[in-house]
Amino acid sequence: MTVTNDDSAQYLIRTVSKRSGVKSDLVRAWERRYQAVTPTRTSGGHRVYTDQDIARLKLLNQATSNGHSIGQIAQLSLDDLKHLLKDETSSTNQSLSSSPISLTSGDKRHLAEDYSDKCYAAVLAFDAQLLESHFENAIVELGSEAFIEHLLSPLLTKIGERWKTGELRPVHEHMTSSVIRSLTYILRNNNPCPENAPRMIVSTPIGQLHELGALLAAIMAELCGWQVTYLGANLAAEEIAAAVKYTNACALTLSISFATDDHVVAKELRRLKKLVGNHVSLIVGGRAAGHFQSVLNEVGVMNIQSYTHFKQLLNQLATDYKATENKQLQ
Amino acid sequence: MTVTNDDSAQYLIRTVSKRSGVKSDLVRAWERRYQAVTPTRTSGGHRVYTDQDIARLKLLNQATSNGHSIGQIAQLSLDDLKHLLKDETSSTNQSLSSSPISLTSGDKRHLAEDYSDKCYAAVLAFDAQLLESHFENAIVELGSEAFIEHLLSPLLTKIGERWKTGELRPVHEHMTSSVIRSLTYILRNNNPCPENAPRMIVSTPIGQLHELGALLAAIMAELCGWQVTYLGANLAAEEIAAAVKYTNACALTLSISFATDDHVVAKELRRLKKLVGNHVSLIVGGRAAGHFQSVLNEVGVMNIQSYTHFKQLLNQLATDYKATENKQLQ
DNA sequence: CAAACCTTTACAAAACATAGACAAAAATTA
DNA sequence: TAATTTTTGTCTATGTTTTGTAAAGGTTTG
Repeated sequence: MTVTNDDSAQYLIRTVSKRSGVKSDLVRAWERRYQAVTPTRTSGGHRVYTDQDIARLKLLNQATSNGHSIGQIAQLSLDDLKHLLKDETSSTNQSLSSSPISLTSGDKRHLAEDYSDKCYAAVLAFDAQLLESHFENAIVELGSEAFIEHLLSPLLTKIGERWKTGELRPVHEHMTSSVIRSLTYILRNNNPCPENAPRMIVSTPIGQLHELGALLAAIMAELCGWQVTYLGANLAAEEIAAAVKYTNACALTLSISFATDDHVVAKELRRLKKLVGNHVSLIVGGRAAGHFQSVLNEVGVMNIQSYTHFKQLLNQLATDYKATENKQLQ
Repeated sequence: MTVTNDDSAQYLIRTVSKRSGVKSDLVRAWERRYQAVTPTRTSGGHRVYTDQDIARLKLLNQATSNGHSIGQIAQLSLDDLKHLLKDETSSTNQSLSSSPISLTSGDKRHLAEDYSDKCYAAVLAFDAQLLESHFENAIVELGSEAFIEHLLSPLLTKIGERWKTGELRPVHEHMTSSVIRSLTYILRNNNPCPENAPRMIVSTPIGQLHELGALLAAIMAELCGWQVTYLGANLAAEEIAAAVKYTNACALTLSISFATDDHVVAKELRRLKKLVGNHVSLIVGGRAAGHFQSVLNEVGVMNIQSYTHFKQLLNQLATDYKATENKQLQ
């Protein structure tokens, strides 16, 4: 994979506009007024852009929709822009006292484990306030990505296990879901998603009352640049399909964390497939997804194997989506 | 520890207002009169703020709503402000009771209606992003209290009605719940709740899947100075009772918005009463609460009649609670 | 030659700015 | 307690800046 800052990749303004989501006229206006990008020219005078220019315009577009004024940020470097969008999380939080020094991934993992223990203790003690406070601090210290990967994901797994052994009750899970749900606001601020981002619906099918897995999936997808509509738990196939239709989503993620012996889940999955058709990617994850393997195969859904697997899946689908979208536009 | 990074993060006043919860006019007034913040300017004279300015305004906003006079605290450092709020565990809950806002009440109501229409349109169009954006703006413009009373409360009623007529589907309600849930973070932020606040559990009994009412109750109680643990919908009596026990809550609010003919709700209510005993106030509200009137009477629960009724109830219970607590301490 | 691009100029809506006024709330004084 | 001053949030009026969009008319490209 070569990052081309050379002449090899050259685009005209129309392409740039489509890919970045900024209208042609506006691209020119931004150049004229703020020198936001400085494309080279053909001999005839047409603007010629590089991949970096596109990336730049994309970021600028995100940043403006996040509340920054274009005049103020147009001349920032690519790194500064990335930094700007990435740090939006920690800055919306009150505790500014923690230093933004970047930790190594090892440190982060250790720190995350530390937090994980504290958070689990708060869950066990049924202390919602304390739990939220730990989460807030962890997000600031770890950054949203590490927060998800090294803290939230393992924590939810642990909660699931302890729930099975009886150390935790359903109500613990409800409380935790509630706290995490209110945190999505901070997490989302990190990634203001552009207009043309691929859309996804996240929910759980009828009979599946546990929403922690779905919540995690939703947050992850948002951080990967998806525009997610989260619907909560326990929805009928028709309802979920309606949401897919309303939002024009190209992917649908379901979490199945409880193995039932009735045929509800299987039936719902089959109905869903029929309702949403083939152009919508069906993704299923969760502790008990394996229990329904045969149906999953039959219906043709993608089964999430792990944290990283889901992330890959998300990125893969996003690029696929963009490719087909570009094709349609041309 | 001073954080001096992010000269790059620059916002105009509208964004600052949205993030901090302080109206634009007031931001300027605070600057003019007390130099509470000292933004740089664009060449054209527009104010440009940093993330720290936003954090500062957020804190100042909290502190003023806690009873401090802006003139006295405007020039304190960030750390001092944090310290101030941290020690503020004994703030009296003046939030809902002391400000009847008679002067702009008409205007606010009008504004709220305006927003309400926009929000309902967003719900109908199934546009979660737009809905959230309207909510955010409304919170800044109306303030939390009017937001709840004149916007959220009637909006939820309307959604309930339209749901019955079939104009809206269950999935609309789920989406709306999800958006509102993530907003609780902002709403709560404006009203930090004291340590010794009375505690409350909010949920819905088994079979009651609609959580909008419960959500509204939870938000209201938080604004009234309660420390609320929200559990979401559809929980068994044992689970709810466990939460009450864990948190040592002195009140329990349930929302019942769907009239069923089976005896589940009645059974659950009886069991709950038995489980939590007499020292916990049982409060029930929601569209369909009247349908179970006989059980409510039998078990001895308080039935929410209206928005203002619930508010009175909350304040009454809070003062009662404080009285008995003081007695015990003496 | 048509489609796409260029530049320049203009326009309008939204957002900001300043200055000053006003009234409710809070503090102070009589 | 009543009258006063101060504080503080809000609003109005009027002008400017920012910013997205569009029109007009010429040029390049395939």
